[in-house]
Amino acid sequence: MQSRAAVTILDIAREAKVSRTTVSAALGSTGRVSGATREHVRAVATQLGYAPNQAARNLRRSRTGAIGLHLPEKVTGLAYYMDFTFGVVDRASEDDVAVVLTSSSAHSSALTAKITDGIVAVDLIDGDPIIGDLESRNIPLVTGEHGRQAVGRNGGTVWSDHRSSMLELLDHLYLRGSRRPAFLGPGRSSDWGRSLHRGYLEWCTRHGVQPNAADLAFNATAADVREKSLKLLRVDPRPDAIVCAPDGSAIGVLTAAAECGLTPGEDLLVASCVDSSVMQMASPQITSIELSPREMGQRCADMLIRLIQEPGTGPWDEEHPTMLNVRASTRPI
Amino acid sequence: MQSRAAVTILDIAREAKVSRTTVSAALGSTGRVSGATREHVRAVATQLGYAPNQAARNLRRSRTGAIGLHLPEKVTGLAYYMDFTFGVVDRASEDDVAVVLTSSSAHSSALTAKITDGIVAVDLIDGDPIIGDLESRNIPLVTGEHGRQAVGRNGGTVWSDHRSSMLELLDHLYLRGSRRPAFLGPGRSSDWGRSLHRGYLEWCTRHGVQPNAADLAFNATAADVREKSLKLLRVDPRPDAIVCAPDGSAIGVLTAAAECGLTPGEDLLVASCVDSSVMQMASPQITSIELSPREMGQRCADMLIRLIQEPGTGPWDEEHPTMLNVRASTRPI
DNA sequence: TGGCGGTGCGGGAACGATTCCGCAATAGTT
DNA sequence: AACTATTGCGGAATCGTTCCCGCACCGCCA
Repeated sequence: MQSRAAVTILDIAREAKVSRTTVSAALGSTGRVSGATREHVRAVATQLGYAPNQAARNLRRSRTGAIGLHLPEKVTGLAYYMDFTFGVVDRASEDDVAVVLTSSSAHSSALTAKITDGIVAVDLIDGDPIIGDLESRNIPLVTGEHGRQAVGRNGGTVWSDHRSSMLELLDHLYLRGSRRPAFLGPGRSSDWGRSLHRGYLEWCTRHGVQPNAADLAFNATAADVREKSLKLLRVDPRPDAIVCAPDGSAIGVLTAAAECGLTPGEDLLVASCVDSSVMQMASPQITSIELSPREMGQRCADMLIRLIQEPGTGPWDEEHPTMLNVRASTRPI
Repeated sequence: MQSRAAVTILDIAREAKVSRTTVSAALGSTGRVSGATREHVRAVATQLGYAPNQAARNLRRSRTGAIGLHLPEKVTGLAYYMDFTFGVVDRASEDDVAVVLTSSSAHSSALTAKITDGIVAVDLIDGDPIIGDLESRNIPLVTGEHGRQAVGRNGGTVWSDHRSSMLELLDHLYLRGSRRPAFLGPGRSSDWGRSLHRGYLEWCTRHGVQPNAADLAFNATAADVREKSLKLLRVDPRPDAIVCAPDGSAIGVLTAAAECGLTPGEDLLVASCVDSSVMQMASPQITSIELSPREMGQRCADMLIRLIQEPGTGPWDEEHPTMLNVRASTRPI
């Protein structure tokens, strides 16, 4: 309405001929107000175009009205985290809470911890310094995927069973004829990486095959992907399938396969542990595990917000399902 | 330090044996304090581990301490925006301002406009409702790339000369033997898309070739990419190069080319208007225009923060350079 | 009818930082 | 030496909201 002066609770009070207290009670859910006054006040409020001053509200409630989102370092360009981020924003904006991103700098993390009511951390890398900071300040923490140490009563975890997903994927490859699958993993410094790796080793043991695995750092370059892929492909006996985990690395694997004279989808099955639109654009389209990151982000934010509203009720724990999207790269028939 | 009670300016005042006023002046840059007291107060502050209460500060200053970041709808998964976002966070955290993301919902946009001191909007789509809201409230707005209507005295723009980049890219293709380049564009509802399209048409006119272009929406699926690519490739005379704009679509073009029996990098040159790590993983590696999104985000945030500090000094205008990364997909020699 | 519990609402004090204003002490001017 | 300008600092109000108290009023039961 008015471009300059914002309308405050006092304006409503005057207009509705009640006190500030009553307005506050009528708009909120606390305090005792009659149904009639509540309705009246609310009508006046919407008519005047009232929007609460968040700074004042936060000051009074001794809250910040924001949650932090902590992503792994060097994550730039990974579609998974982008989607996850938007999921967090989806849920947070429902409760009018802002989402603050932390950059990788220590300064930023420290700042974030100070100006937020809680933090969502996804794919927490072992030994991330943010943890100690939060523990000592007793700030609510929700992790997407398990962290190395358990969260406390002010925390929670939303996680997927990547070990089982991996087993399911390898079973699928087996049905499609693969007997010696190789694994290009994301390292073992995150729970995700460890779970996948565990699943892979478990499957190999169960089927009595020699594991053929290599690790790629989160911030691997295209050259790294090529090098590690070739390394896996040159093992004797040569693998008949490659499962790759880092987001987008499947494309690099296709390239490496071509370099070795292999035809992906025919004499080499290829699958990715992270689905994304690029996987459908590749040739052949690549079988992938759908992690539904956006929903994951929503659930993490949801848990955190509940945790902020009722502190100390944790630790909470929720499992988030995954799904296998089968495509041409593993459908050689 | 103390996990419960935060240390306030009053604690410092007591400890340093001065008044709140002096503490505030000593920590800030306003007011008159002697060098000695300033140093003393600052020492006490850091010793006590003081962190200003943002809510209180914002309330008093009638600011929110946050800037909004408005991304195009359905942007999920595009590496460009992820990098851009982190650039904004980089710069914003230098000044302790939080970055609030808007989801695509109208509610979220409205909220963001209310709780932020200004907004960075990148690749503004024509007719985005956010604009009117900002105009009427006189909120600072910085656009990454030009919007349809000019920004006012409370706004600014950071932009790249995509028309020239396109001309340079096409000239490069020409040198590599291409005479009939086709263009897979991002539509003409953004300034980026319009500029690229203009550059393409201009080059075609200049070289007397018939344009062969198609558009892909921002949220195009893999199937859309395939369909449009095939459409371009089936034009007679067949194109000898494809320039594609939407992030990641180059991969789909490679696939479509293979379907037509063409070998990318040999009988079909391929180039992308947006570089990303996937472009280096593809086979062949794809020549791309480097837009340096992270730096772009930093510059946008920088401009916005300056604009918030000194309102009404706009409109400002900065050009951000681009660079051509030549790779195997256009190096057939 | 007097006392008592419950309901509806208003007064006022916070929350923590900033800033206008004023007062004392010192420096500078004639 | 008297008078003004400047410097250094403190008091108090203020931003908009929430929440603890307390007051008036109504109905109920003894």
